[in-house]
Amino acid sequence: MQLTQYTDYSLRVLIYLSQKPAQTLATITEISDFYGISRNHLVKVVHSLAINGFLETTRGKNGGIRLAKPAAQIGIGEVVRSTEPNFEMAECFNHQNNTCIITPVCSLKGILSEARNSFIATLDQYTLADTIQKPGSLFRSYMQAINK
Amino acid sequence: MQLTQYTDYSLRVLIYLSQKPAQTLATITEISDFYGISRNHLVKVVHSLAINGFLETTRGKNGGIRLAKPAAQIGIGEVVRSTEPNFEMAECFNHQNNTCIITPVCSLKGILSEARNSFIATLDQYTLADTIQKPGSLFRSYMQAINK
DNA sequence: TTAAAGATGTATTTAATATACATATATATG
DNA sequence: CATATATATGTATATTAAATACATCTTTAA
Repeated sequence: MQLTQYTDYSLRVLIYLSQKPAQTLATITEISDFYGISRNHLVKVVHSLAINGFLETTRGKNGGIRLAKPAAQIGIGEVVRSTEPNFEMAECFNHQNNTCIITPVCSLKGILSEARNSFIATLDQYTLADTIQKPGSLFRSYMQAINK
Repeated sequence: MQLTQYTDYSLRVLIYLSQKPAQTLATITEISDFYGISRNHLVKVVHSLAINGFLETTRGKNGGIRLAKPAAQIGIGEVVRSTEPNFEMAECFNHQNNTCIITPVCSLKGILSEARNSFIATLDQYTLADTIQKPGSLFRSYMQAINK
């Protein structure tokens, strides 16, 4: 049971942006260089984050991206729900493909649903503002160096 | 975020066995026919369930498998923990492969861990005995037909 | 001795995900 | 208006984990 790298990268982008001085733009290249990950992959991650309203993008020269709202208003659960392609824990969650013959009398789906819901409910208790420790940190140092 | 079919099949085997009259043996072929799934795959599922102490196997003619303990003593959480190959929610859960530069100052791992733990804690509230509704059910009918 | 059961190791297939590549579109600036 | 620099978009390819198939071994009751 894992999240996709797509979700991981989505969160990393948001965390990165949350540490930039307010209103300043970052670029995808800057972020992919910072983390040492595929720029091409990040392009799609950023695009979907924008579509889902988590960040604003500006094309063209001097363009870039920034958070669409304060970090404290971006819930981790929201983000994960929008980036994970599939929360169907077992075959029986998918009406169309399900072949399990006991589905009508089996409570497993309900149990797994409840577990999945408590997973997401836990994430809903946190926002982007909870992800980075306060000043003096390594991250701040990196960011300061980069923002020069 | 999904469980593997391996885990799904493991649970199906246990559920099937929980509905057999006490002490009687089922065979892998019987179970794979019942669900209409790969016998080869089930062989490995059954083997690992046996290694993990959930069922007893008997080789040779008239052999087969049965639960190693009462259904009410087999926790769903236990089973899932033993069958899922990987509970590392993101790259930063794996010390060896992790390349995420912000790990030392990032709380995401803690948040995702907490969510994962509440997922498993929910499963720990249920046992195999909670998975099938009581008599009169479709499953009982199937099983009765098969046990003739 | 044979048939029927699980045990084990290896190879192959499949599907989802990740990555790369090519090109389009937008925009600031000289 | 031309150019440089940014995101947008679609398609193709590569990679990986998981699922499945195949072959053979071991055990045991009759």
